[in-house]
Amino acid sequence: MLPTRTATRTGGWRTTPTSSTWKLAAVPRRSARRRNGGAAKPTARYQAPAYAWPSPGKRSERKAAAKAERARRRGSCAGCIAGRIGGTSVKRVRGQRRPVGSSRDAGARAAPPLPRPMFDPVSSKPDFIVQEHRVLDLWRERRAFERLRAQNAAGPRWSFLDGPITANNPMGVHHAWGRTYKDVFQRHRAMLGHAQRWQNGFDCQGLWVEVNVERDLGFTSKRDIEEYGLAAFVSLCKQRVLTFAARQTEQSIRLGYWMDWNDPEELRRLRDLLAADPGRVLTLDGPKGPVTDTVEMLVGRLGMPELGGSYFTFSNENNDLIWAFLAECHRRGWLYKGHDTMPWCPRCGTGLSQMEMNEGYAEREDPGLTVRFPLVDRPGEALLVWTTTPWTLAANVAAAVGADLRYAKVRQGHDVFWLGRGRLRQALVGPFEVLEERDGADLVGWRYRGPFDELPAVGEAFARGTRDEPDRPYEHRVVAWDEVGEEEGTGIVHVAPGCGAEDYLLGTALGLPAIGPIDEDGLYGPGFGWLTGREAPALAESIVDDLERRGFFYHLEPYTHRYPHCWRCQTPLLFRLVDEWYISMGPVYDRPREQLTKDEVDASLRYQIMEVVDRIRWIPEFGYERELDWLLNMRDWMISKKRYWGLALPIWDCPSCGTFDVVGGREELRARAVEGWEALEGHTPHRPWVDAVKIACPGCGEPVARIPDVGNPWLDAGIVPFSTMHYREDRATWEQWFPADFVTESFPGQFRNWFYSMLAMSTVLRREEPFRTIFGYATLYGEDGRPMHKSWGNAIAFDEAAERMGVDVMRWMFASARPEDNINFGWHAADEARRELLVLWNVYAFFVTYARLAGWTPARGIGAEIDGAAAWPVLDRWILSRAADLATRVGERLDDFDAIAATRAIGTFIDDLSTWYLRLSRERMRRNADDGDRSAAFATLHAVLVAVARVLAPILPFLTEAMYQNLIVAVDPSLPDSVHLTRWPAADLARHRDERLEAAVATARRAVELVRTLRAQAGLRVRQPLARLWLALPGGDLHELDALVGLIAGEVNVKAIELIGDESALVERRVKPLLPRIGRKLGPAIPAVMAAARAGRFEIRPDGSVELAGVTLAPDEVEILATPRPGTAVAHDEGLVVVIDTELTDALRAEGDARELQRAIQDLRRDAGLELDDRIELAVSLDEAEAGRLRPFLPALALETLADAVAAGPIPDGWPATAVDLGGTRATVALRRRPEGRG
RNA sequence: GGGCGUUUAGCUCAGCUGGUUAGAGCACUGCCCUGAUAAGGCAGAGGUCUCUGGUUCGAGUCCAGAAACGCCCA
Repeated sequence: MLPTRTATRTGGWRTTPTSSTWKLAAVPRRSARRRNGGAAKPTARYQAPAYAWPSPGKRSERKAAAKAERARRRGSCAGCIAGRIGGTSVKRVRGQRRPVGSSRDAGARAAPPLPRPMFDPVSSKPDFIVQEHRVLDLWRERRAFERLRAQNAAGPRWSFLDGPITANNPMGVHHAWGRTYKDVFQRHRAMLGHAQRWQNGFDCQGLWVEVNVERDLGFTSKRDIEEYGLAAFVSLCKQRVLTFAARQTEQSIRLGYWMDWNDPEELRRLRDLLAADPGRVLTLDGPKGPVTDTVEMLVGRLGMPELGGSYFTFSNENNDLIWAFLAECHRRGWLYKGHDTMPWCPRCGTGLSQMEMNEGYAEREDPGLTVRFPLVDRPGEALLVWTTTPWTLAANVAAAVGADLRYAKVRQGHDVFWLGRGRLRQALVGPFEVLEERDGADLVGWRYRGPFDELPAVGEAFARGTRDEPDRPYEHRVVAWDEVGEEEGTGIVHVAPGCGAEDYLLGTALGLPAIGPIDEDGLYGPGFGWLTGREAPALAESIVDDLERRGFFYHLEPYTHRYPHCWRCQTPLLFRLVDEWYISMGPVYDRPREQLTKDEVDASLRYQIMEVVDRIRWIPEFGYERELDWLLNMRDWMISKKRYWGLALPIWDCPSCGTFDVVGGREELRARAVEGWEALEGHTPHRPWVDAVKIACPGCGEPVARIPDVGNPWLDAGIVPFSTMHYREDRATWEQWFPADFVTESFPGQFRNWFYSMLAMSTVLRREEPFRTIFGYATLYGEDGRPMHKSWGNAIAFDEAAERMGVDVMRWMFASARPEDNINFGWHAADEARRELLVLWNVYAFFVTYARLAGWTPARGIGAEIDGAAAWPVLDRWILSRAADLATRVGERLDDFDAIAATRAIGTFIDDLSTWYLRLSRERMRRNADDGDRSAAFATLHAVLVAVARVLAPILPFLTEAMYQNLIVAVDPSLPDSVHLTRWPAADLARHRDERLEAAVATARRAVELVRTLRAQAGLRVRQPLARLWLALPGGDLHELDALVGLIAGEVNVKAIELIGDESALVERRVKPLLPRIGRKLGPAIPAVMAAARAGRFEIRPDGSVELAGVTLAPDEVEILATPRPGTAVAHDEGLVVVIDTELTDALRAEGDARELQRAIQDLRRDAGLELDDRIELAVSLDEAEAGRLRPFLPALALETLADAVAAGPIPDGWPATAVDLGGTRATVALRRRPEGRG
């Protein structure tokens, strides 16, 4: 196996500090924590990292200065770096850590060295990007992926099959979307213990690569390639593939995509060796031992079991299996040679794909030529026909009319013409007289004389007759075509099936002969008289002259239109009739599928594929319909391409007797070769080597050469369910992994490409589904909703996105996008996603900050720490229950390939955690808290954060790894040292689930919201305590009532809560009929019932049933709710009613004012740059009366603000001070940090 | 022209098998909370749920038709 290694960083947007200081919590790591700043500082563009983990964030100068000041005082790690900012290199080992929450005095009492390891500090302003690079380093150092793979090797198999990415350019952000899904679902499966193949794929062969190599060489035509030499050209194609495979590998690794990657350096080395000496013999280390072969053949064996790593569709095995597939098609009689017209560039000498043609439309002026076609059976009369391509007239076969259009016979002088009635004024020159009108249908079948009937090529083509009448020579005639319109020309269309795509379809439909006048270079072929050997498009003028001389000319005027041009050389394209090779899809029957007989299905590949499609789960579901629709409508599969780099089609076509044969593999070819085998020996099965091999024609025995065509690249991708699972060389392995459980790609395009080719090939070879579930997603656009274009300024390169927004942020955006909708991708969307993740990070940062201050670490490992949670406060049990629910739900959603629902559940959970659990639990984790209670809070939050990290790990592998390293690895070396080596946490957490509690907390939260609303309306801020709150509960009760009422009281700052029943004077009873229950039963009576309920016209019976509007509803068909009595200042929602006592006593006011002071002091502390546990001296200046009122609260105030001394009176000079408005009077507070060593 | 999808607040999108008062995030305005602090909360404003018709006691939701946009096919 090629040694797997992560990429070095790429991209030049910012220089990431290589940070030799930075070390993750390496397992024996006691001292790593105490960095003393001996290491090199990052570049000056970076703000000093405040902490080792996570990364540095930007902060204001004021804060940096404050931090530097503190650091100087304490010689902390942060100080070392900050000290350097100040120009001084401070190297001081940080002093003994003080137990937090204790003052220095307390610390002096007992400051034993703490035996346990401690969490690393965490910045609340992380630099996710630097952090991601560090995690990449960590994974590489610890061989995390290899260990995961080994850990699961014996697990149940889960087979993911990667759709090959074209290795022709750097990866784009749109690829990152799909790769995020691939990685998320694979990682989730890994956490369930599944063994997987972990094989990425590269699509290597085809025109995409050729075109770029041509461009690099400055080539403009196929002739250039042939002069350059096919062998050298093909080698360059392989080299380009290796270049970009290496590049995309690096980018994928950067994305966090875990696969069995090749070492990118190794791929580049192979590329260079291939360029230098493909025949050199080399030995590579494979997973099962060394592999020795020539460089060329080693490249051809990439991805095979002996070498491992990504699969490459140019591999020998891939090509060989396609040969076997094509031979099987031939054995069943489905492979045939047909014709097609294709867009052709005469200058480049090459055909273009539809896509390429679409790229090259441009305005162009052509001759708009009107010609007359004399009617054979109506002497003196002629059709008028219009064309912009005079050179195609030599290939004219028919004239088409619209059957439903009206046509007119007109006289001009001695001439009589037929043309569309709607085109008379535009098409005719000079005065005319209408003689007669007819429907187009009447003209059909009329014979006419063509303009070049005397040419031998035309005669020969016509002599062979039509499909329906092969024995009678064909004559030009009028046909009906519903494509004919009256927008331009004469309403009669010149039809040349050998010169146009639509014409060809019409000609095929009608069985008309086709004349292909031009060769590869755009020159007329033999049999075209004076035209032969001349360049077709340049002949317009001569042809017009010729037609004029022979009486076919009517009128000429320039015509400007949009016409396809070659995107390489801007030459106008021609349409050329060419031989192509096809796989027959079989007949389309004119009946529904369920009515078909077995024989009919057996005779039609398309219906067999449909049966396979039936057995596949399509996500989204409409994919199923689309694929069936495509299969029903698709024409035969054209598999040939007139190019150089790609699958060599294994077709040997005998020019002497017309027999062709298909060779099913390299070994068969070796056996059948009659000459030229030595040219292929030692080479991959590509041109030009394979072209030399001849076999004996099975028809006449003559030596026959291979057709020069290469294969459609979708053959290459379609065979991978077989080639990459070792269908031929190791059938037992194949049976273990086939069919794939899961494939995913972008939907647009793939129904007719990869999905289709896999389905077709698997149906032919096995008549089995190649994959069980297929997950499709839409298209990625720029932020403005338009396709990304560099010139539009909305394009974002992958590397730029990775290094500026971070890949976790990107992955979060992709995972939370609706797969069936297009994504508008951009910086603003990234900011939003980042903010969402920042909330989680802030919770984590809060936890670490306070756990460090408290000296708390999980003493008993991860699960055991919360064993006793059943006895803990209600909030702890609630968030643990929510976490248990989260793990289960996210697991279910990921299992169902529903990443978006998983992200929604996670988003809701983060919100619950941050705005409810943490908000209400903060006090418990601060100083002065009861030890047991505080430990419960820390243990809970720790367990929940670890659970979230594990649940989020498949989606955000970096951020969760950072959290896990600190939360677990830093403090417990006995546990897995990567979050990605842990198992899915649902089972661990299940016992903490308590649904009743969750419902009760939801009610309590709603109550708090209602109180906040009331306070806002009454102008009473939350800092002002209130005496009382009246509360009516739905159903009159609440699970865990006492605890939750206590929480509500604390959260909304009221002294007492009184529960009221629905008999209270503050509320009245309402009835809410439960519509889903009574709807069906009552039907038309409902409006009256609802009106009565709304108006309060009802009677509640003793048994709980309710009568209203003449109807009796059972107790379980209604809810009885309390609602406010009109006129009361209350808030309510679904039976929950809150009323606040707005009356303030002096004592309440004083307490509120004291809290106002406290607030001001805390702000001062922060502005002064004090640490959380710095003690202060405090001065308060306020008038006598106020002082008296507030005095009782001052001790508590001092406690909260860590003030050792409170001085009333004037403010000392030089202390930071602030004024506080206390409802009329003003107070001033000032403080200074208490000098060390005193007190 | 045919098939499929989408259409809900200024923007991006939720809205389960129909249930009467349509939600979230962002942006905007005001307020609040706060040693999570470039974070957080509450409130306000903002909607003919693209349109038309139908089924139903009741339709954003089901049915039919239309329009616009997107993808695919022709």
